[in-house]
Parts: sequence; structure tokens; C-alpha cells
Amino acid sequence: MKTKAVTIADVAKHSQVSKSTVSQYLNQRYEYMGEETKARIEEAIQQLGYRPNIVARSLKQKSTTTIGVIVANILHVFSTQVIRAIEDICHEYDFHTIVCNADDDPKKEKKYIEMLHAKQVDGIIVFPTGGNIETLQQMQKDNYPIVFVDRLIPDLTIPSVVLDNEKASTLAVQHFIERGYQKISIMTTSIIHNLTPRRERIRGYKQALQENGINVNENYIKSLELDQFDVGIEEMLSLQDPPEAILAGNDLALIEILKFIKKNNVSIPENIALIGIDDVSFASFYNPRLTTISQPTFEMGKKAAELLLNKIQGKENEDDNHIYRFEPTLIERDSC
Amino acid sequence: MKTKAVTIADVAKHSQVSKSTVSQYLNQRYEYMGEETKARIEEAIQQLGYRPNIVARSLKQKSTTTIGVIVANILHVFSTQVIRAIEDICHEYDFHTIVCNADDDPKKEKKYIEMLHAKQVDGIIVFPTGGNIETLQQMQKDNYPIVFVDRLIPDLTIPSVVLDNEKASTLAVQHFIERGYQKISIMTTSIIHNLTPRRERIRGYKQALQENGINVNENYIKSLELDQFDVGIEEMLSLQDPPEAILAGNDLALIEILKFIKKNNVSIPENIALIGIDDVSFASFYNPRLTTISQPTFEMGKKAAELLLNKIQGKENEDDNHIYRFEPTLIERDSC
DNA sequence: TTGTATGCGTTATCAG
DNA sequence: CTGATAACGCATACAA
Repeated sequence: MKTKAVTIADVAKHSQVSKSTVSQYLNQRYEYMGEETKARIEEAIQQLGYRPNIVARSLKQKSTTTIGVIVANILHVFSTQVIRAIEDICHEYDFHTIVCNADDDPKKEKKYIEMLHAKQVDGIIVFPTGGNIETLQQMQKDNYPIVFVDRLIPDLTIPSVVLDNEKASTLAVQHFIERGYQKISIMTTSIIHNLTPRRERIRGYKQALQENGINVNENYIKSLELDQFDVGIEEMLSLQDPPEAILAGNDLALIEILKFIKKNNVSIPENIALIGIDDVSFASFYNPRLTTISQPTFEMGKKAAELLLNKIQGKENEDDNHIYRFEPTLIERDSC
Repeated sequence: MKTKAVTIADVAKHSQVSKSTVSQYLNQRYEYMGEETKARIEEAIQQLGYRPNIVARSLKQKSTTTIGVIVANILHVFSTQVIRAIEDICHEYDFHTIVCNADDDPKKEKKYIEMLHAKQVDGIIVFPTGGNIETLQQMQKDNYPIVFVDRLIPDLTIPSVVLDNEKASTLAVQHFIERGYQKISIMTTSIIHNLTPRRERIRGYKQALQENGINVNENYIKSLELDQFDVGIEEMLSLQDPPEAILAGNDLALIEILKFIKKNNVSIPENIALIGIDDVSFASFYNPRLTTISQPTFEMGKKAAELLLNKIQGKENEDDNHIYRFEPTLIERDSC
């Protein structure tokens, strides 16, 4: 329904020069251009309200200065914070960002991968669901720039920006133990997809326990869908020997736990101590203030964007090691 | 750095037909096409791993099946929720979404408007900063599809999806009064840009007070930058006649208030009652649970997307009234 | 039923 | 210093 359509040709006509000259002008190649010509072109551009058509340019130059971001599940704070960082960096480089939410569904993920590829985005950052390995592998072979965030896919040597997840759990468990807690639980969202962060967090949890001479109690380890948390916690707390502390594997898990606690009038940390992985907005002013393990989300997003942008611009990074691990930090507050 | 570049021409060669035939096949126009031809084309596509180039198609068809969303400030929950709804709807219609954060800066907003336009997105949804009226006006004249969300710009008759802001405040004030509070404050983020929601919320607040025979106390009305909240609240509470209830004008304001309250050991609702406009994630399990005024964010995002998509597809909506106001709801919990 | 020719708006090459 | 002309990959009348 748009009415206008002023092109480079119109500008050319209006300013009595050829299209090529206008193009040169537009691309700042006016080294050998007459002052008067420049002025005429500029005037025509103003008068006609000319705007270059980036689609045409993209077709010609085979670059859209746009990247795609496919996030497994946008409901996590982690995702939104990393995305924000990616957008910031891209903005600095004059790149645009199309973000897609795969909703933890490999099918959706695949659709988006192909869509973005077809749209000729210059590269993609993926928070992988764990599926679509072949597709991704093929794209890698075709030299299509890809960077992973949050999750590793063992079979692929694609640059990946992740947290040191084992350390995250270790920090938490260590802190619990220092504060005198021995019966420690870990609760995380469903593990069906067998994703690295969840696995690594549980592994780190177990190791830390063992290193402190505490036996792992499998009853204290819960991986549940969000709507199962209620019964899961209930179950655990009804054990003859219930846990005294819970490590929430991510923000969504933490929220479910807090809901349960609120509903059942449990008190923190008297009845149950709590540490959550991920920075939730309300940690610092919740009652009580929540001890958390924080991820350097901005740094991670920045790294991912830079890796991708470098790849796109042909500045290959020395990829001896394609895994970039970031350090979590414990922020001590009042819930443990 | 990509290696591949298989085009429609390659497929045509490989399957011994012309480009047009392949094109027809791709666009499902195989009514009059020989079975055998179809098979050959399909095979060639598979073998070569052909992927249509959407950029080329967009250039030809003058449609990118992409829309832009420019949000004034992405830090508000309201924004993120509305964006999510917009993306959902667009996804249904097979449209893509590029979202840009203007950061409450009209300059940035302008840059994005022009960028998106140049990128030939089929339309834009804007949470306007209040600047760039001329630019927007010009685009409207050029029949470029635009929809506003959250904020109205009085001079422009562009379809706008907004909350009934006066009613939001009215609901809150009414509730305070029913619960026996008379000294009621409203705190909102800076009003320098003179934006409609903030103005309307304050107006609604004043009206509700007056309708209940309560005098408006200008000392109880604060519009501050986020980092000024501390001193602002302090100031108010040191009045000889301090307020007993605060209405937080949006989520960010609410958070600042809660931070202050936490730091100063004020208790809710004993010392001060609280209602917040916007649904914050933690309202239902904060201690105490927070009474809020909720906006139908999903509905609003959906409406905005549909208005835009309709416009893009030429299905003009009957625009007798171009303002779509949505109803807020009070969710009663324990902070008042 | 399929092929040919042309154009979408830009950039790049190479003469002039 | 400037201007033809040919791509880029696809879609679409119009022919055949």
C-alpha cells in the first residue's frame, strides 16, 4: 500500500547524472567527484526524499548486516539478558538482530534455522535445544557462521559460550556447607532433553558433596516440569529425613520453589535455606534477600556477538579451543 | 565466507527445465505441471540442497514479510510481554520481527525508524518516545503501515493500542480508600517527555481523590528518575503528614520503592500500603503478596500486531476510532 | 505444459 | 571525473 518508490534512477535523472555517479556519492566514494555534482545530487536526494533500498543492496552485496538469534526458551532471565547484550553489540557494529523463540521445541528451532538462512542473515547465534544436529553440522560445513550460547553440543565443534556450570553448583554447595547445612537438595527443570547445563549442574553438585564427605541422596535430586514442582517439593519435605537446603537450578525453578514456600508458610532460611542460580530481579529486595549464583550474562552475550561478528567479517578467531567458559559468582544475601 | 550459492538456475539446469518452471514449482503453481517434471525438480532441489533466496524474492515482490518493533524502553515488563505477544501473532502469519530498543531516546528512535524503513520492513509497531512527530507524520502520509502501542501522540491519527490509564489509577485509589487509606501518594518515573500514560495516570489519580472528597496534596505526587526515588520517598515520609499508601506508576517505580522499603525496614502494609501498576513476576509470592493493577498485555500485543498485519495486507480496518483502549484489572493481594 | 525476456534497485567493472 | 552495462536471484507476462 505504499505510494512512494523513489529510486536511485530518479535521483540520477533529477540531478542530471548517471545512476553510477549517484551510487558513488552514496557510498562516500567522492574523491574524484566535482563539488558541483555532489551538490546537485545532494539536493535531488533531499527534494525527492530518497532512501536507499537495503534489500536491493543486500542482494547485490550478499550481506544483510543482520544476524539471527534463536533462543531455546525466552522465558529465562538468562536468555533475555544475553539477548540484550547481543543486541547492544550488534547495534555498535550497525547490525540488526532478528530473535526467534524456539520454545524448547526442536521442530520450531529447525524451522527458524532454515527461515533465517533463507533470509540470508549473515550468521546465527543459537541457544540450542539439542536437536537438529545434522542441520547445524551441514551449515557448519558450508562455512555458515554459527555460535552457540548456554549449551554445548558435544558432537559439534562450533564456538560456544557457556557458564562453568559445575562451578556454579560447587559454589552453592560449598556455601551451604559452610553455613552448616548438610542435607542439601538440588531442583531443576526437566532434564528430558539431556542438556548440558542441567547435567553439569547436577554433576557439580554431586562432586561438591562428595568432596566434603557427604553422601549423595538421590531423593534430594529433582528434575521436574514446572507444574510438577509443587508435588515434588511436598514429596521431598515429607521424607523422614527431609533436606534443609535447596539449590534452585535456574530462575524458573526458583520461582516455583518460592511459590510453594509462600503457599505453605515455610520460612527462609529457618525451615529451609535457599540459593538460586541466575540473577532474578527481586533477589536484592525479596524478604528475605535471596542468595544467588550470578552468571556474567552481559559478558557472555558480548562474547557471543563478537565471535559471530568476527567470523562474519572473516577475522577468524584462533579456534584452538572453541569453548568459552565464564565464571559464576556467589552473591551472599540472607536466604542462606 | 559462505561456500554455497546454489540458485534457481542451478536447479533448472540440473533438472533440465527452465528457471520459470522451477519458480512455479516453488510457488505451488503446479496445476498444469507434468508429474515427471515435478519429480525431477524435487530431486534436483534435494540433491543440490537448494534454498530459495528470500532477499531476491523480497526485492521482486516488494515485501519482506518482516515487521519492525521499536520499543521506547525495553526494561519494562510491559514492553517485553507485549513484544512476546506480537512475535507470537507474527509467527502465526509467517512474519518475522525485528525489535529495536530506543532507550527512551528520540534520536535513537529516529535512526531505527529510518533503518527499518530502508530495510523495507512491511510496517512498524512503535512504542513512541514522543519525538519524531514529523517523520512519523510523513510516513503516515506515504501510507506506510504504522501502529502505536502504549502511548498516544495527540497530533497523529495513527491506530493506537493503549491502556485506560485513568481507570488504572482510579481502581487503585478506590481500593486504597475502601481499605481506609486517605493519605495516598503516586510515584512515577520521570515525566520530562510528557508522555500520555504517566500524565493520564496522574490525572486519574487526582480525579479519583476528588470524587471521594479528598484534597489533592501536591507533596504526594512524585515524578522522578529512578535514581532519585530514594531521596524522593525519604522526603515524603518525613513530611509532618506523610502518606500512608503509595501507588507505584509502573514496575520500575515499584521496584525502587520496594528497595527503599527493604533497606529501611518499613513494613507493608502496616507502615505503608502499596499498589503497583503492571504485573511483576514476583507479585504473587513476595512477602507480603503485592496488590497490582494488571494490564492485558497479551491482548494488547495481539491487537497491535493484527492491526498492523491487516493494514499491510490491505484489509483496512474501519478506523472511525483509531484508539483502542484496554481495561486494567485490580488483583487484590496483601499489600493493601 | 514449459520457455523467454524483462525488471526489481543496487553496486561493480571498465571505458571514456 | 563520469557513464554504460552487466550482474545479484527471483518472479511474471507473454510466447510457444
